[in-house]
Amino acid sequence: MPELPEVETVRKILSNQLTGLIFEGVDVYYEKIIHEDLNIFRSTIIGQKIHRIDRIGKYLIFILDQNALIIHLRMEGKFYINPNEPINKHEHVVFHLSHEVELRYHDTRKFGTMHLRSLDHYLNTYPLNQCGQEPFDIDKDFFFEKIKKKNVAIKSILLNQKIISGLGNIYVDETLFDAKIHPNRKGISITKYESDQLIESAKKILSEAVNLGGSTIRSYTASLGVTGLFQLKLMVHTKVNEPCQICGTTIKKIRVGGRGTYVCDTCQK
DNA sequence: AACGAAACCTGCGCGC
DNA sequence: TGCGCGCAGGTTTCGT
Repeated sequence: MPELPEVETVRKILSNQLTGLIFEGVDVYYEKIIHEDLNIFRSTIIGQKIHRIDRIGKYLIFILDQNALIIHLRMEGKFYINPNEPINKHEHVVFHLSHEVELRYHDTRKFGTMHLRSLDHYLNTYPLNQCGQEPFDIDKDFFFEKIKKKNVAIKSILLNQKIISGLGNIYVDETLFDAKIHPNRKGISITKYESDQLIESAKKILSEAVNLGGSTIRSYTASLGVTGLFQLKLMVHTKVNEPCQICGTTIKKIRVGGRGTYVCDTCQK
């Protein structure tokens, strides 16, 4: 999926285009995206206005009159507004909004999710109650207390959204490179200094990526004009067999926790 | 309790 | 050309 910077880019565009509009209809072509009873989902959102669109971690949150519509794009979820094309087989949910606006949810791999919660409870119920703090907000002592007990690769810990939210496979590689820490190091072996450095690096990498509109790699292209520029700044991710820009060592691709991982063995200890 | 692997899906690129 | 395999900005569920 898009990671925090891509979701934030999508959020800004949706917020500009959709704030104030009212849901008038919903067509669902693949029901498993909607984690609610379909009839209740439809009847609940119809008639409600979009007051605001928020983001927590990698979740988009449409704030309506009475409810929060909570959306996760997972690997390949995208939105299109008023496309000039007939519906295609990867478009699974179509929202009809006031002022003739059509919002289409496109998801090749069908992994995305939508939940509907009341405004009273949405932060305290699944899925948002599973979401850890973002690097910008997390308490460094709390983070260190969490990781120092874990006999798991630090990369896997950073990808665990219950512990810290927002990082995905691209930005975690970049964060670990920036912090000069090898992705295979166990949480147990990370010092407090290194733990603090990881948070600082994550904040730096994510905020720079947000400012550049995220990255556009592989399939995540051209939805809502999302063509981020951060891929130009990548130091290790996708750079297999290229020289490290800091030390010249050839960047390797390894596997950590089942995920493709790019690393400079000289810079990252 | 904690950790690794499989599962959920589809499409693309690569090697034979 | 065609087929099989591995892989993909993610997370949950299933075994051990």
